[in-house]
Amino acid sequence: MLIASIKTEILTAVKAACQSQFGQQPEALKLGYPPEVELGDFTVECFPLAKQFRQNPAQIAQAIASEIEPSGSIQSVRAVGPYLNVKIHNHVLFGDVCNEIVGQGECLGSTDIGQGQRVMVEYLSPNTNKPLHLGHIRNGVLGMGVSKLLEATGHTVVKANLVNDRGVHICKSMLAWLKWGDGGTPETTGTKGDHFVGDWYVRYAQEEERQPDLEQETQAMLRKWESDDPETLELWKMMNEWVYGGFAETYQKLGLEFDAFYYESQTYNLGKDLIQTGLDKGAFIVAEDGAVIAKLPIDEFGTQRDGSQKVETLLRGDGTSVYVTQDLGTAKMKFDEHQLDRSIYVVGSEQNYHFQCLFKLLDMLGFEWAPECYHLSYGMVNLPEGRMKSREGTVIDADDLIEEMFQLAADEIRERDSESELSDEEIQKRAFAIGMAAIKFYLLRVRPELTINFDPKESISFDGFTGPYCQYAYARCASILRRAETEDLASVEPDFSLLGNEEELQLIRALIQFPEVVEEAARDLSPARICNHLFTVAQTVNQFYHKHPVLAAESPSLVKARLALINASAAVIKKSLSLLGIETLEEM
RNA sequence: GCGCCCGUAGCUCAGCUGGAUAGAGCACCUGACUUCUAAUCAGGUGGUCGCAGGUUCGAACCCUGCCGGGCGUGCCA
Repeated sequence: MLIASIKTEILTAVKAACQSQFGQQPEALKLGYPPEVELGDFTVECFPLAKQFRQNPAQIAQAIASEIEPSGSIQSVRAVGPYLNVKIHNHVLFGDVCNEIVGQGECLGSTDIGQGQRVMVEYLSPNTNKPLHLGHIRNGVLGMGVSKLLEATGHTVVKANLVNDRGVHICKSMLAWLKWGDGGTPETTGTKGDHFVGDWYVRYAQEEERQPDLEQETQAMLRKWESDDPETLELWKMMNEWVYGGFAETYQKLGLEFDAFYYESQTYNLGKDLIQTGLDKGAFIVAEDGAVIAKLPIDEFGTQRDGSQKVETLLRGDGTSVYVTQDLGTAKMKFDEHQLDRSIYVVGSEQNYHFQCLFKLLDMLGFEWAPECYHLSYGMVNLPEGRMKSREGTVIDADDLIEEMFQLAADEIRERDSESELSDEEIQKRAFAIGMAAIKFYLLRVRPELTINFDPKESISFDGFTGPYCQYAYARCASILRRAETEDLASVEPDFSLLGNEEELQLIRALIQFPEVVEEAARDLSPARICNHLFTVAQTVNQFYHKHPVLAAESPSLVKARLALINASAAVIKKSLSLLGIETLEEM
């Protein structure tokens, strides 16, 4: 009996009882869980029925409960006030459920609700003049997380990275390198490529303070770039390659994957023809200075300071494109190239307004897929002293942070390895997995829209509501399962009727809820939901094995039953971690 | 001014989209390693769910209005 079938069985029984007691089918039934596990394994609320059957909910519950005879999976149905609490037979509740969970393997928690849906998740989208920072890590793990959630629910996901590889800021590092770089390269200086280029960007900023006319040289270089000057293009390509090399390393460490790369140098001219279409349709208008603009509806965008209608510029007076121009074109290209059903943009909340405009403009252009574009907005990552500011050097560099987490984890491991039994290689492997788990979980555990106040102490913590805590719970399960293999239990059949204490009930309940949690997380594009549920499972399994011996249980058939529970718990923890992009360790 | 987001324990957050007595973690006390790894577990302290109305049998959750904070607000990305 599958989890889904148990639910259906309960609902079917309730419906049949309503039919015979009240002569009609219930309009709406909601299956939930009682607040205390002792009350039952599932519950059906009778409030909605009260309206339909014109009786008080407690009486309805009574009537239905008396109508349902235990059968199949259902052991008992009891009315408690307005609730119908259902108990499921142990061999189904524990036996069948654990079997199902363990048997599903990689597919655990997967559904097909998104079958046939193609969705693009664009995330990270860095500039090529600076290395990645903490904000990019939040973006990256979030983008990767929602991609995995969508995949788990049957969607076909195209993970895209729109690289901002052109513009003044890129020219600045190019110019600085040309002037003062002395032919150095990442290789000759032993510097990671993105940092190498970023250093020249910083150097530019310093020099510019002393000689403000550098700005003109930058503009001249940008013009050369735009007119396809071969030397400038060559320099540009070379420096961008250095950056990509550096980025690739960081992506790899963070486990970020992409199926498609878009480059703004190739997309920045897209969209101009769409502007013409908009003009032809009368959706856009030409302003006095020749710029193409769109008027934004007041009910959605509010007004300007003076109370007049808001306006968005789509094309400058000189015919050059702006940010939205490019994005309009790219949006269309994405749908055309990949036959998308949905297009998700993982971009920080400071761009909320931009995407509100972009989507409205797509709608004004008449694209039927415009409503399928979605800005997955996430809050900023602030430091204890406020916003990260590159000018003040308070930006937390991604590679530095990764290295720091790795070192901290390694220290912890060595401290616990008092006998020095672990090889250096093993320590490194574990330290990396644990360090990454800490930072990823820390950034994913709150809802995307919330601003994170980056607390260095808390972010490196390995206790409590953290990634390492969850990894540890898994490692403990794995340890018990390993030991079980050395015992002679092969011929013993588990007796699930022996289970049923509070910790066991709480654990199985959490496991049963896993598929719904995945579905909700995917629906809300919120890996935080996975974090919360995962932590509950980890906490519950910790409580369980602390209080109840598994291998030393009273009888072999109880040992087998508890092992099944541990096995299923480990599977759920592993899958949850994997949905968050976090590795599991068999030993910690 | 206008738009969007946020406001729940000292701090950081959950709260299954309206249901059973508001839950965790951190911090602070007190206990538990001869027993499947103490990155663990048990117990304690701690809340007018920003404020005021409204809808409902029932509101932290929905509506309205305030207050406080954040991000934005036509030719940057």
